[in-house]
Amino acid sequence: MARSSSRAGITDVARLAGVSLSTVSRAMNGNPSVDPALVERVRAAAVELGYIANPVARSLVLGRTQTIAVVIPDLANPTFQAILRGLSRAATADGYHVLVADSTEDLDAEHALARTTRLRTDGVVLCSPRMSEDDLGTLLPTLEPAVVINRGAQAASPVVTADYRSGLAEIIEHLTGLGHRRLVYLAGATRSVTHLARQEAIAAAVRATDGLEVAEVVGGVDFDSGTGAVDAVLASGATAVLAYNDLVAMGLLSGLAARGVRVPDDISVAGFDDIPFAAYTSPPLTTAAVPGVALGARAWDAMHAQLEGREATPLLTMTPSLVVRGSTGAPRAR
Amino acid sequence: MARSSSRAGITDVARLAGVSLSTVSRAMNGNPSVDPALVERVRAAAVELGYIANPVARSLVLGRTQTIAVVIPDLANPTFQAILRGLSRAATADGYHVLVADSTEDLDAEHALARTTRLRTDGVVLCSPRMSEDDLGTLLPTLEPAVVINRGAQAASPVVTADYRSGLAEIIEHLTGLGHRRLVYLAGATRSVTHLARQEAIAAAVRATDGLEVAEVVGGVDFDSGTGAVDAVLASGATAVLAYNDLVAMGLLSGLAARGVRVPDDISVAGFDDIPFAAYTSPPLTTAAVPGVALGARAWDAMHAQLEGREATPLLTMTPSLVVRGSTGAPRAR
DNA sequence: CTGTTAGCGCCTTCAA
DNA sequence: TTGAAGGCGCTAACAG
Repeated sequence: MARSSSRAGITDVARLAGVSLSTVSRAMNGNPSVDPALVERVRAAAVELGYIANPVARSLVLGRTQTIAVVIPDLANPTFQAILRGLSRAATADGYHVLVADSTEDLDAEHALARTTRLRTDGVVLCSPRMSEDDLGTLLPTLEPAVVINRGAQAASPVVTADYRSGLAEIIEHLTGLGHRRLVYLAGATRSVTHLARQEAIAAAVRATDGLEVAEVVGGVDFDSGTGAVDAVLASGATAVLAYNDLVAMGLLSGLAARGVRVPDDISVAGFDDIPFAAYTSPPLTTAAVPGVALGARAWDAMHAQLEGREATPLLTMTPSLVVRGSTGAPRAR
Repeated sequence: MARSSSRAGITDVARLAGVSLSTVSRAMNGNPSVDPALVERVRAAAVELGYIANPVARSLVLGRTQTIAVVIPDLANPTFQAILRGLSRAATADGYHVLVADSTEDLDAEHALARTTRLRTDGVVLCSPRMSEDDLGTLLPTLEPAVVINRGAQAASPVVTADYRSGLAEIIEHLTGLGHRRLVYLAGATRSVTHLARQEAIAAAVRATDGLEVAEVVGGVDFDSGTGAVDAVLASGATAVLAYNDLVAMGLLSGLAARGVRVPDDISVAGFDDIPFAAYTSPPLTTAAVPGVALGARAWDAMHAQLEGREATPLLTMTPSLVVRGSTGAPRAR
């Protein structure tokens, strides 16, 4: 009885077109083994009734939902926003839907969301997962197909990652090229994989560059951490700072300005990520641009390949590009 | 045969527990009419097999997916990101999932995405829909339950909106209080509903404030539009600028700095939205803070109410709050 | 080429 | 309180 007010079903179309359900199904799905005349009749009936096959019913019988899940540690993080955007647009272009899950940096939630969302999707993309290497290792096989962004190759699933090592290497090279020899690295998430990559870059640079010294100061990952690091940075006697990310760099810039320290005249500051506003700080921030949108798009490629039974590139590394702006310059002659 | 490697189904649990499918279903769903001893046996079997009811199958039979869709014009827009975040977190807290769809400012895509995503979700939230009032009017009934963010009351569905009118009114009041009498409004999306709201605020202020003049310059909605408006702003002879949004204000700030015009000494600049970086420009931006996260959370409330058959507030208006920072000050004595 | 018949995995009357 | 049976809406063998 609610029938009339409810959406038309395949049965209604079949009745109106005077054919069986199967024929409607076949016609709607472009099965070539249907008489063109019937196809036309079915199409007409479908249009008349505004019929669209129920995706949920199709999902059940076909075993696929045309939807993937993306688990993100923090929707407020500009880098993740860019990844989500690239991923979402690429998936949409291929006719897929995207379920987002914000784990709000909660390890347990991250694990739970990955498993839960997987049940109603065809695969899950873990964006910079925070869980331990062990957890990740045991979780991934249960998620298949899965794609991991920004975590070391797990072998289990394709990985798409930004090369933080080379990104920082480029920044350091830029600074040493300007004549800097005493740097300070404002470390953020020291448990993160990217932290290790940066330490490697630093170690390599120190080995390769005569007279180069890089001190390490542990701070946080946000604006306030940058502001709070001003004293430590100044005390270090460094002529240039490698901030953990752009947010930290911006906080530092702000704190330095408040102290009357001039950038880059008195000290150079480099960020990391190239978030949308890095170009608009004063001075504009020199940084390594992490291609978030591209990372997301490539992650989709890896997922899409798996969904279609093709082979996905096991490890795709994207290199951040150095963006030199006004916050870095030659050290002051002393 | 693939049975062993596949996820356990309700049948497996029933067999292991030595009961019927119905009992498993009832036990798993907390139906009180099941013998506690059996419940225990079923639970144990479920745990042993790692059984979790297939959400897709449940969706089909129950007619609900525990998922809602959010259609957003542009995932790169900080305000929408905040709304998505608030919405996502609120929905997750209530056990719902969120499907995001980025219409990339494409009117047709917006319409299509709303309809398509609705088919696999229990409702859709339209975030600042760009489509015409007419289209929106005919679309909404087909989407029910739906919630609209930042568009005039459509009566058809609950609306959650920020009061741009009062937001701008507060900014103007702040400026006139400082002594400004010649303002210029950098209009952005002139077809938008918020543009009209702002014009109302301006008209009301002009009526109420002796000697107040507000010129209007049409520009765009992004950073570059702000930079490009420098000449027009300067030519207007205004002592203060009402930028369409923070991005425009930041671009303007940047352009003015390049010209050697000092803010707020030579001219005051106010933005709108209070995006995350508004506090970090130089000088920090005075703006009206649009509560994006709260808007998203309230939109979820409205959706949740409808999903549970409760009555949702038909129109919820949130008032932006004035945030006075360094970019506004008294006009220069002349 | 088309219709009939089984399910996909689960929930829910209906009897017992 | 429990089990058997039907069906959510659709697709995919299997006959014809």
